[in-house]
Amino acid sequence: MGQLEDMFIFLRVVEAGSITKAAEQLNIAKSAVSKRLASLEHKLGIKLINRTTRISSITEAGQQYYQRSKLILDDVEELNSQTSSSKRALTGTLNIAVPLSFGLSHLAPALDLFIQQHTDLKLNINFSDQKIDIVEQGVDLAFRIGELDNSSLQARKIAPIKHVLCASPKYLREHGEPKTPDNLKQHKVLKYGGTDQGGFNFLTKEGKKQVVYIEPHFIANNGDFLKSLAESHHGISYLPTFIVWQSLATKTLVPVLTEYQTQTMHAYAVYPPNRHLPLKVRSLIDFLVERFGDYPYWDQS
Amino acid sequence: MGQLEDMFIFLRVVEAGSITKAAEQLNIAKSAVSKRLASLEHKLGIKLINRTTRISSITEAGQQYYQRSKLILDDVEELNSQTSSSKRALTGTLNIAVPLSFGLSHLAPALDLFIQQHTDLKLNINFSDQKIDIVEQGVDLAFRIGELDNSSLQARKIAPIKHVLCASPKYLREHGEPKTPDNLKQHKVLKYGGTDQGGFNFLTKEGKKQVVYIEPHFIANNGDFLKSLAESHHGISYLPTFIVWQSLATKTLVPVLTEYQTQTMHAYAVYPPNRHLPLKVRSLIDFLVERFGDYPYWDQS
DNA sequence: ATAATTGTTAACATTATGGGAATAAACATT
DNA sequence: AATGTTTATTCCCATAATGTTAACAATTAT
Repeated sequence: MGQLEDMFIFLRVVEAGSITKAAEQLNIAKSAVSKRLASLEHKLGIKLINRTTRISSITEAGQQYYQRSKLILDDVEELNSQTSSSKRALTGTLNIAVPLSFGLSHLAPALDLFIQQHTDLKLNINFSDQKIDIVEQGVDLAFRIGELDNSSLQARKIAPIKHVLCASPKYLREHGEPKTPDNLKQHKVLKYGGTDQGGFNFLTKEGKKQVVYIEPHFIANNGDFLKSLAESHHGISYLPTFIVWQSLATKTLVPVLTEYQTQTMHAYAVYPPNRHLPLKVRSLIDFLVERFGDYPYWDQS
Repeated sequence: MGQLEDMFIFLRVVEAGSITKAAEQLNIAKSAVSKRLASLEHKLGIKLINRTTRISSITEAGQQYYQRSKLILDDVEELNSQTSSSKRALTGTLNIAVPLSFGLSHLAPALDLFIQQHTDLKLNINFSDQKIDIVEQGVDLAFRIGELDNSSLQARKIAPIKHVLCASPKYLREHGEPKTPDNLKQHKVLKYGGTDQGGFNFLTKEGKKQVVYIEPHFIANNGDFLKSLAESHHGISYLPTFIVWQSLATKTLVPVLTEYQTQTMHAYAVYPPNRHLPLKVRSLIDFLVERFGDYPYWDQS
């Protein structure tokens, strides 16, 4: 088989860190990967990866080969795209990693539409809230909400993420509605997040920043669960609008402290730092930016 | 099969000008080339070459694809070389075109040595005095003697080519020895070349240029034949030293007008203008430059 | 009109490739 | 030290991909 394919497999092995993982990601038997790698090394007459049965370390020559074949594969990818892009459908497989909540509620319907428009495109979706290594996993595109860690990844904003404090009308009737951020201390607060201890950041009407530290009654790392708790009158929840927008629309939950703005975060599409962004990846990002925009449907009145 | 191989075949088709010729050069059946080309076009979803049964014309998209895949193949070639060059033998096939006389007498022994040093290297030698289109023929390296036409090819001098006027001792005894260039008009002159009508260029001892126009008695486009004629006492022959050096050494022929220098030409290795000169090509050129040098063995005393 | 050249297609043979299981090797755990 | 686990390699086999040959269609030269 072709040089290019060998190079591609070698790339996956290097990035995945082992032949077995690479084989899984490529959906082929590990014996095949082993054989191809061996054959590539034989053709080149040089060992690219030192592998004991346990650990694999890349050779110096392998490093060189890795760097340069990456560029070449990138060039080929771009050439193929540009040659056939004009009136041609997207092909191949798009490997994406999406967070559970946002993914299921908002990305999934969008992806549904997208693959209807590109019937030749295969999707491989990994739903997970774990921050995976998108290079190691060979993922073309992942989504992150909140601030990005300063990795080497490239990213593009696809939607603003606003948060609101909200509670069920019944809860507010029984416990009263807070009028200032400080009032929250007298309430049961349901907060998203696991480890981060930070307080709540508010902007007053005058634009002054105010931080309130509150001991939450409930903490969970699943927004939908917190929403359910709030809907069951358990307290005031601080949640992104993309989760509670329907509850707000149906008045199942009502916002509180609306005079005070909370900081806006963003949803990002992140992708590996290739010289050229593959067409299929760019298309999907464009599609999502178009669909969500600066005023996503879940934030519209 | 691989993208790269498809691209390579496409390249050959474009440069050779037809599927049939490309197939011949690639040593595969033309049906295979046809199928691969069709498959490549199918994968890209665009026609690269418009082909009727008789003529083939490249598409605009094909042009783009040609240019860029050329660069990519070049990169791959270079990557392969650099990755494995260090202590690795040359591999693959070297397609070279060599002129008959110089090729047989001086390149052939050199090539013999060269392939002894690189046993993995296959040679494909085309002996011919026709000026072939080395791009169209897919030749890696060709040799030219004399001045180069200003084509887009790259070239490197591999040896100086000096010419001498010489004749057999018997002829000179019977007809006298010329003392000045003008004296040549009283002699039978055997001249190389077919169409070119130019006279003989001399440099006098004082460095003045002198051109003498002489009607040759014999013209042939084969130096060895002219040498035989001179050895058979037919006249004064104007021949390159690489042809007559042994005859001069054995005094079968003796030079005349040695006071007057004739212009020095060069033997060139010419190759297609790739961004990176393939290692095997460069190796051979280096080898020949080393072997011949500025004072080739045929010019040494 | 006939011959010759070129590209395509079909049938067949060969090769190459991937999958699965067994094997071997290295490390972790006890 | 012994066992178990993980990883890569090797073997065999089935299958897919690829090339070859030959026939055919289409076009141009003689």
